[in-house]
Amino acid sequence: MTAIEQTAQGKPSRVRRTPEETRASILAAARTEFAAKGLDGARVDQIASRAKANKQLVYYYFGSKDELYTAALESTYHEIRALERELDLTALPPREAMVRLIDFSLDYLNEHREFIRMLADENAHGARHVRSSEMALRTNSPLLELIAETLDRGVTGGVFRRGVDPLELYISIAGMTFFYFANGLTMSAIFGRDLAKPQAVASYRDHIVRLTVDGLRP
Amino acid sequence: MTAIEQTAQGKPSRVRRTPEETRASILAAARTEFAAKGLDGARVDQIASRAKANKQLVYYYFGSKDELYTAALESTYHEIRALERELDLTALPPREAMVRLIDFSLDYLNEHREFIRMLADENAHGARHVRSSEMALRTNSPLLELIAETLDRGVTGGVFRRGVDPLELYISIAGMTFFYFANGLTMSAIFGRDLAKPQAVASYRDHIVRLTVDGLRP
Amino acid sequence: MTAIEQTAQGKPSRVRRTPEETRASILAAARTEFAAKGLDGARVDQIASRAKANKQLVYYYFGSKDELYTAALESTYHEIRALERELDLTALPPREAMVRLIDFSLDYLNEHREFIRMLADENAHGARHVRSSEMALRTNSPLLELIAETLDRGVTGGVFRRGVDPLELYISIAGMTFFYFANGLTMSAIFGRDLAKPQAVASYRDHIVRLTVDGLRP
Amino acid sequence: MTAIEQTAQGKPSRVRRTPEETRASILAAARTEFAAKGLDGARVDQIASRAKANKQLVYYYFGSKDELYTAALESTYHEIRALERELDLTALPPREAMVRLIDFSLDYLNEHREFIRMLADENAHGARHVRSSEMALRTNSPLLELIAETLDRGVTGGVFRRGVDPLELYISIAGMTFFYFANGLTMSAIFGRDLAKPQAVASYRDHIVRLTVDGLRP
DNA sequence: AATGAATGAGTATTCATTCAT
DNA sequence: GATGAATGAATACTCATTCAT
Repeated sequence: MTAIEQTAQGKPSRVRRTPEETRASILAAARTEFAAKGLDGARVDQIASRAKANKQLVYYYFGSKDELYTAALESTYHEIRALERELDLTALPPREAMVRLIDFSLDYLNEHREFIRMLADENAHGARHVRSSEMALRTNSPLLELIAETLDRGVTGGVFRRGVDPLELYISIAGMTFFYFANGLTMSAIFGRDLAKPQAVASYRDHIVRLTVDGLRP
Repeated sequence: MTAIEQTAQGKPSRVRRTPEETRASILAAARTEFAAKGLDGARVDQIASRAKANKQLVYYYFGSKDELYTAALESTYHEIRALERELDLTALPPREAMVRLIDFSLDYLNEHREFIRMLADENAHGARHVRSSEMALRTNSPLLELIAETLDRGVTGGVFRRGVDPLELYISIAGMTFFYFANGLTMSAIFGRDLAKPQAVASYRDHIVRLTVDGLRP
Repeated sequence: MTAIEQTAQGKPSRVRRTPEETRASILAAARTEFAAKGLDGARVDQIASRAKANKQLVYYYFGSKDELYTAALESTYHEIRALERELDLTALPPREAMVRLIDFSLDYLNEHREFIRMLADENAHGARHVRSSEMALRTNSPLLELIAETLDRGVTGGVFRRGVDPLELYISIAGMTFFYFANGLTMSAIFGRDLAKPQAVASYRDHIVRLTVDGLRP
Repeated sequence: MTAIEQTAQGKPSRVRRTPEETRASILAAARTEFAAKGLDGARVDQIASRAKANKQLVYYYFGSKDELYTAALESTYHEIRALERELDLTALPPREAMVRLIDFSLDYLNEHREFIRMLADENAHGARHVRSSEMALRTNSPLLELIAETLDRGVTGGVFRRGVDPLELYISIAGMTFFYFANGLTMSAIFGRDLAKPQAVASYRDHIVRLTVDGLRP
């Protein structure tokens, strides 16, 4: 336990935190807040109070709202990639591996809606923060490599055709999964069909898996 | 020409516009502004001055920033659907029709980046405005119907498999195209590959067309 | 009938009014609005729409919000005095006359709460409009004369003491009645007693009548 | 002295105040401003600058104009009641006590015209703020109790009649005093008699004292 | 390392009033 | 007489950021 109860008498018993804890708490609050309201909609005040810190600490640790946003974005990317790294496809044959990969892609977006909002928001701001973040630029996506490798194995094994660009495939898979959740609310409203319910997600999963593997062919 | 030049000497020659022109001008400015900066980032002042009107006229015609946003969104949807309605696939055999449809989907997003930003932003706000807009809910998407019809023809003709859900296919196609442009900046930065250049777009088009029709099969 | 139905086709059948009617309608709307919200709180827009006229007509007929307020105030005073003039005490003996007078004073404020708000509001603005209104200054209060005359008769008849100043008596009676309604809401809240209900008013009436006539004497 | 002079050279020598001082300064400015112009007429900007603070501090300390108004109202009531509590009538026989009480009532309104304006304005707004203020509702009026007690003593001593309701008497006395100052400007204008000058006030005082004690009886 | 207080520049919105027909 | 359109100046309120301790 790093937290030590203060024997404060005036204020309602406060918790003293280590600097790292404080920083982490602010960052976590920032991620939640930015994911929920975007860069423009988020309030520094709200982040501070959610982190049980004060506004000035936010500036002390992160310098500005923009830098905090960058940090939140980096932390999000970090987490995404950590998740991606857990995916092990080596034991599976190429087709199964590809299916697993698509499943995974859909699942983690489904379970981490914050990612979607952060990514969409960052893009809405012209990828300004990503571009200025060494970390985001340096770390490359494990998923992209998995796709490349799986494609290779499939081509060798004769189950996938030659010449598919891994990044393009990555983008199409990401697009199909990302868009489903990102624009799900709008589409649910417009098409009068609840796309958020588990069955709908499951059905869509089958659809994109099949589409990726076999296309529309009979 | 409904606009009449005034021979005013004091003020910098003003143009009298009809109410419709004024309203349209504000709406156009709003679309540009919202598309560029989102609901939160857009400034009513900026919209007014871009429309060569004053802030109060914005309120006179649209009531509030939110209502203006809804109007801009509706107008965007209206335009998208008008474009979609121009697409005529009846003369083409099913596979060619499907290719044409994907092409079209990619092309118009490429040429109308504002759509992407408006749609993404609306979704970031929980589809709040779409849900309160009768117009957006009433008008259904011509594209969805085209997909359904093309699928049917393909199944009948034996070139497409049975059981593909039109809405799910619509979402996957929209996802693949939308995501490419929506997150293009971020991906360009991260993967160090310029996805905005025409060749890249052309290559991606071929990729998704092929993926949709044949999947990864050899 | 001065109003003539228009055979308008576009707009929902409008009523054409004579200028006098229009003016009167605006004035009536202004009185209602000013009485409800005070000079600062009232909205020209609201007055116009309540009068089924447009804002510019208000300016056409009255020049400005302030002048309209003055007109509304004058009209209120006019009505008050017209009411006061209807009071005939000549047939009553002095004490009964005085009782009748107090009754009347309480009753008409009770039935014309708008008066209270207009008077209070005008005073809050330093009697600015009254002072600039010839009409308000010219017409003197019938009530004051009635009081003077009744006092005289009472003194002569030996039922009232000599030396009571009519204006001071007028002010004390007006004060007791005015204050009851003017600050009734606040006092009801603070003292936890509903002063608005008829019984409470009736009881208070008895109280002030008795107080005025006999004071606290046994 | 909690305030410390800064030796600033750029800005006009600023005074650092304790939070309490700042808050108190804003509240005092608000009372002055609201009393002078009412809730609608008062300007937050003006209050801030009068308090030598800035607008945002007003919001920092009080939340909104309305809450500031409530605070100003509470503070006014607080002051009124503190004044009322200083009145000690126990040593006086009932009639003298009652006279003293009326005197006092007239005097403090005469010396605290702001009270009148605040009370009138609050009532014009339907007692909205008083009703939401615990403080205003909780603290009961010392004056009312004094009246009740004095009445009792008078009845026991045979100088006052039985059955006079203390609250009704309170209202009539308050009405006679309040109205004199509240509507004094208007009445001075209309009746062409300066009611503000000391002699007029003194004369009116004698009048209401006598009226309350003896009524119009000879 | 932490905090309460303070601030300038904005931000949507309102309102009385005027213009042009 | 009557009207829709247009405008400038405010107005309450917000927010990221900094100061002083």
